[in-house]
Amino acid sequence: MTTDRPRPTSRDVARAAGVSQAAVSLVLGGKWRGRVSPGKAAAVREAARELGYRPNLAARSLRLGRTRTALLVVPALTNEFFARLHAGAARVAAEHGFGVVLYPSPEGVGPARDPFDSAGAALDGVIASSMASEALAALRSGGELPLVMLDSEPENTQAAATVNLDIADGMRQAVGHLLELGHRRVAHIAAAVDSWTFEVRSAALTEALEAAGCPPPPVWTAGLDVADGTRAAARALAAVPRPTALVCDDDVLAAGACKAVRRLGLRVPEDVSVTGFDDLTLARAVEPELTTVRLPAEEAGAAGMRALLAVLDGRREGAVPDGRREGAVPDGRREGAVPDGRTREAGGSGSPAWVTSLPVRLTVRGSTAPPPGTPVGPGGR
Amino acid sequence: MTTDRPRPTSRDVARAAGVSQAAVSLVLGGKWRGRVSPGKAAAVREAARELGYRPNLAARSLRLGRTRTALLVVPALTNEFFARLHAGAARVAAEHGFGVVLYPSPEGVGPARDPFDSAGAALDGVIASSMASEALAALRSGGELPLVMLDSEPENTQAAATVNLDIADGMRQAVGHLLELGHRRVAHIAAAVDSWTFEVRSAALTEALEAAGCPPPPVWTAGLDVADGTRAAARALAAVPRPTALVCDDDVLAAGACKAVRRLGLRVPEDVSVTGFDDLTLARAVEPELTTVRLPAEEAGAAGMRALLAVLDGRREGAVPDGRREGAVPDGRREGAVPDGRTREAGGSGSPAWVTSLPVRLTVRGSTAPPPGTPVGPGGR
DNA sequence: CTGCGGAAGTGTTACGTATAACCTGCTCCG
DNA sequence: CGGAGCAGGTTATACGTAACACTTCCGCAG
Repeated sequence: MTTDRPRPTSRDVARAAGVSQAAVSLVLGGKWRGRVSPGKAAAVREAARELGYRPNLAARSLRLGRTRTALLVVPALTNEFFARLHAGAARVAAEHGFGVVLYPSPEGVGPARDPFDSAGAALDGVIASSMASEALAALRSGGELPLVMLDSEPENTQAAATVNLDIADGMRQAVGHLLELGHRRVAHIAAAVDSWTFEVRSAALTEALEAAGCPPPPVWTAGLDVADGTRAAARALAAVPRPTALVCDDDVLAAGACKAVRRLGLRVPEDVSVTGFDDLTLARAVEPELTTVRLPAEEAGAAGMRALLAVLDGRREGAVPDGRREGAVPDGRREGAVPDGRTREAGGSGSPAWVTSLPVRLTVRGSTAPPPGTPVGPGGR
Repeated sequence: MTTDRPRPTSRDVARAAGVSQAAVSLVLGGKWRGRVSPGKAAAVREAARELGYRPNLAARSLRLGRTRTALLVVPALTNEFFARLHAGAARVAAEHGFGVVLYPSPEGVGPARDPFDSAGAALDGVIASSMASEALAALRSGGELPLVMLDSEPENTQAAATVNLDIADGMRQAVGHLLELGHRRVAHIAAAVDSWTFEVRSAALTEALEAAGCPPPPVWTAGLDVADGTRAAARALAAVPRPTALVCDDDVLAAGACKAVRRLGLRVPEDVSVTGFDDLTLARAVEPELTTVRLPAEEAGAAGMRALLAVLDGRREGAVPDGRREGAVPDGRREGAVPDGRTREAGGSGSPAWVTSLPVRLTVRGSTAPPPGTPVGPGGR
């Protein structure tokens, strides 16, 4: 207990350095080029270090009107996908001196509390991920904040920017892989969650199968746990004729599905192939390892944060979203906002200014193989 | 773009309700019992709702000198254990109107940045979890904030409170279980991370085995990935005589170890038993499901946050940590700070005021069985 | 000699809130 | 009848910072 004295303020630093508080602010703010002599500037920095001065961020935020803090709305960090999303967003945020505060998952205490209250901090903007429908309703009420949507329905929102994962393409890749192996009877183990990202999986799966002349897949809904996947897959495998492949909405369900297969005395992948989504740690922990669609969660989080920062920059410059103020963003951040994705400016009225789509890739591992009875021919590798 | 007008302030609300700004603050702050008439109070609330008023939290923080924000330092949220920890802390925080901001993992950008800067928000206190040694050094420099340590070495810290998981007991339970099954040759797949929580595992394992007259376990270190666990286990299983049980520092390593067992043509648990730690989702996703020590991560996070809130309350009351100001905490929060754990007040000088130890429990699943060659007798169940 | 512009600072203000301090009637009691 | 006390307000202030507006000094061009 070191006397527990109050934290030094910029005025204390000024007194110690023999200058005014304004000078301290200028020096520490880095904009003293022709305003403070190098000697006094050094004295200020020395005094600040000596006293262990830290600017009061609340006061700064109040003065500046911005807080360098963003709210990230995710359903549950215990899902590794969202943890990765957060990691990417937090990394980019830290690079720009921003903080990230999380919206407590809606399953938390009582009915969805006001995100802005529960954040406990003043906010500059919001990044909202999928599966947050009722939270979004609350968000709209405080619509003065710039909003970036992640992996959400591109329409029906006044988001300033949208970053999507190309889930549909991922599903097409998974189905293509299964078709190539010779599968024709495919069942869908679907997450029973009202979320755009899962709707896309269903639609893309049905479409891809129909395009190949296969029957539409039976859909078996499940929660989000391993056991849910096992239950749904058990029902799916009871069908006659039995499906030869189970396409699961995420890796957790896929792992559960594998257990159901074995519980029937069947083998993965020799008797039944299984695919997942996300490429979680879990995908390489189970045996056989899961064939899964790798979603670039960190990149998505990073891209979302970059988009938010760009919007914030644009706001500060007073530019309309479309207006290209040459040189307004010094280091070309705007162009580099989403390095790997295809970014297009939407022309539709009321649409988000930027829609970015990040590519996904199927990762083939041991949980898929040709269906039983397939002759090992030259094309069978 | 709804004209993008500036957010209404309490003065705007006052004007709309025909009262002074002070009255608005009193009403909305809930302390208007004998200060404002019910009629005007209602008018204030109505006006606030009408205008969509939200208090400026930066201004409030500046005025009050506290921010209702805590910093949680964890190594990586992508580890489900820490995600659960965060969930518990965030839940309790939200219940008390607090926010939680995370310290970006040290593996992030460059050398450990100043946590307080990167937090981007003014802070009331810090909760630091295990594995944050170098971050702690930075934390010390700003030692004016109350610090709660989670699952960390109880000595050697000026923490205001400490919440520990009884890891040693968990390890004793695991070893006891294996000994009961008849195992004598046990190897340790250890996480090569410099962290107190892993040191405890090693020490407790050795001690428990020696107490039973078993040889000290060979230790094989690994990183934190599935593949690391597989590699380390492969080396462990190459020993002669081969160990009959692998005790792993966490579930991810355990899952990897299971793969190594099977890669040698052996079976889990018939030929080799495997145990883990944490009881992650992964523990029930692999087959056989993992026997593991369940760590109450959410409870730990919640207890840590409660401890911090109690410390903060104590500070505000001006009480010394030991002084029991009767009734200082109205709703008995102090007593209920850690409902399930054993809390003791340390008497040692310089020790944290409160040390709480949360119980852990072994969960027996399919990955453990008697060692090969065990006769199925009456005691063998 | 005068005017001017830049360097080097300082004084002052505003951000929005919570609350201490003050003010004004009114009632009630000695 | 003279306060005391209280309900029901208002005014004023401080929190710590950033930045605008202003002053002073000085070198130098006209």
